[in-house]
Amino acid sequence: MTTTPLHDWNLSPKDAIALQKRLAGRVEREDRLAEVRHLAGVDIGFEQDGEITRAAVVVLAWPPEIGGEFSVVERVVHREPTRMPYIPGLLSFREVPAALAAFERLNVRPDLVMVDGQGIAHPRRLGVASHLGLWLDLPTIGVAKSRLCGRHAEPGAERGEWTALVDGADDEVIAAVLRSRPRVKPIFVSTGHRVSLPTALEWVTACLWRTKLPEPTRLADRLASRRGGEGDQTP
DNA sequence: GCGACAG
DNA sequence: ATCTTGTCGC
Repeated sequence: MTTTPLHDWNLSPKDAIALQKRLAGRVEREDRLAEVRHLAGVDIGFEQDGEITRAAVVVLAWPPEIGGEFSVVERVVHREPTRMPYIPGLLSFREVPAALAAFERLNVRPDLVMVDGQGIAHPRRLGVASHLGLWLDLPTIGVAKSRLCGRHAEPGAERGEWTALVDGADDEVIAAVLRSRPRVKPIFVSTGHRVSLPTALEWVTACLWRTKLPEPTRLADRLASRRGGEGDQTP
């Protein structure tokens, strides 16, 4: 029998694009969440001039402690040789394999995942957050620091204010351009998989502390770039 | 043909 | 993404 693979990391750009178009149809944009007890953040960093890909996953307990501090339940870092260069629109083929390897080493299966990158706010509606969510069959939210496609008005100056990111001739709403911090460049929040945009916005704003990025993504970012936190967890 | 372009 | 010093602010 024939099974459409969720990914084949050795596809030519042309075939990768065709695969994205097919997979986009499987993405669920409505809520289908279980009770959330564990929130995860994922990000990918690089070492040695990009030769090594470093995937980081941080799992946090929900809800946070009184005062807003999140307790870290688990941290995983997975390193492997980089398999392909960065090509706008094909980011998932570069980053998802490493992210999946990191998830395999997780002891806790998170209920919701925030990914550094776009969800459906992508030319073919299959950004890295959607692709990863589809593969893991977990609810995911895309949290990007900049725009890949679409048009939008500048959101208001107050924290929490947002405008719609629209794309296509039909002005399809594909993300929320959110002012996560006053005076700071807004972030792009979009549906990854199994989460609606309103719900995605609620979760992201609930995880904002005094920073531009929500805690899950911020901590994964630091771990992937080996700034704060610790280093590798390899025995 | 000319820009735009997640990380 | 990554390379990097000082600097402004809580």
